[in-house]
Amino acid sequence: MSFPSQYAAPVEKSAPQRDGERTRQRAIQVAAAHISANGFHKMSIAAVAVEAGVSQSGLLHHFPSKAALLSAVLDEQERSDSEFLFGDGEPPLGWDAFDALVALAAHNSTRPQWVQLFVRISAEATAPTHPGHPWIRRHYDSVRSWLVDAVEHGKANGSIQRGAPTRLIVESTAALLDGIQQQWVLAPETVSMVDNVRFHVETLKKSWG
Amino acid sequence: MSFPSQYAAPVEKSAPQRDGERTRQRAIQVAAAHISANGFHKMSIAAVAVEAGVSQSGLLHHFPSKAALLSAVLDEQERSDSEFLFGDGEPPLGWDAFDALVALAAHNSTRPQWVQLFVRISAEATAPTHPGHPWIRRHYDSVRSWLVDAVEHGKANGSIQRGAPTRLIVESTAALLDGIQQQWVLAPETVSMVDNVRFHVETLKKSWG
DNA sequence: GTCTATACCTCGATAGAC
DNA sequence: GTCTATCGAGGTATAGAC
Repeated sequence: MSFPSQYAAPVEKSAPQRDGERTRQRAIQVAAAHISANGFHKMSIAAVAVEAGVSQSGLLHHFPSKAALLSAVLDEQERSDSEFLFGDGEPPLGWDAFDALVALAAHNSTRPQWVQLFVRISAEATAPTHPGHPWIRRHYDSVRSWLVDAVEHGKANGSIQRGAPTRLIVESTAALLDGIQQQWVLAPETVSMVDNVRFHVETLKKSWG
Repeated sequence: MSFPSQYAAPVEKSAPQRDGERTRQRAIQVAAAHISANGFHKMSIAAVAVEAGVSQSGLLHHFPSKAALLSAVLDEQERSDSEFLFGDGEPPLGWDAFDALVALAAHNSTRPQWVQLFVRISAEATAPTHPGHPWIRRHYDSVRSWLVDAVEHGKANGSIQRGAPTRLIVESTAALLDGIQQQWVLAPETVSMVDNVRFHVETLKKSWG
């Protein structure tokens, strides 16, 4: 699940468009599609260049290396999800945070490519030498921070029991999100992301709410 | 999580060792290590051959293609996990099945390479063109069948409430297992697989037991 | 900012001797 | 069953003209 925030490193709004900005944006979209399909390792910048309508060198003018292209794709992903979850406001806290995850699951059900991209990268990038490794670490730290804050906040205002195990609630929720996405990518017709996330969240509420 | 059974296609015991059986086994181990580290796409049969102490052609004598080598690795993985979970007996049913998953998590905590291998493959192989795709589909079907049977059995003998949502219990459990493995691969010191799996299972028992 | 041309590498697989 | 030699394809990145 991809849902960072101000808890992560800030993402600057992309600069105003010059001439090649169109090409740049197209390349990012094409690259995202390729990574979604087969992962970063199998994506070739030659193929991306063709589909984006530029030569390979033209592409490498905008992104000096394959890794740089990946970074651009990941930043785009981060920006998009953060926008959906938080808009321009504050991140939801308490159980509202968990309800927001249910909403995100519903949103993601409408864009399989996004989910696939995240599934691919989050597995590949656990390797320390992977160019996306720093990104994925930041991502998990960000999610964890947000959810820990959410639970602490709920405990403070009484909506969550004081004795609730914060760490386990946070970790198991993140795990469920990632795992259900993987199953969904494999069999979108047989698995419902929303039902499973809601089931998990409702179970937590019943136990600790 | 890798834990198939007689629910999956049967795995024949490997044939008695000829001359090259040693080489074959060594190659499987080396290949497993490479896939664990960087995934199937980045594994090169040349590198595997060197580490296994044979030439590339020597390796390709035992495994006619890279995909065949992958199959051998996956069968080995399947055999190992199935043995741990079920031994030579019947698969556990009812809540016992879920307790067995907690035990498996504990076992897996002692062999990071196994877990990494599964994390890598289960993400890569969701792509329909991946050589491991048929395997991963069988794997999930197998797990699902087993756990569905386990819940139905529990309902029949009264240990699980009749109204419990079988599908959601099964899917969310599988999702949690996969997701927590991914987090653990990324940060083994900060995340406990056992604690999270146990937490999930205990929560299920409290809600539907 | 975009192109052509190319250097240089790694890879999977095959041919054929021993 | 293992080797050497090699083919052909595809990959990233650079050089330099326009």
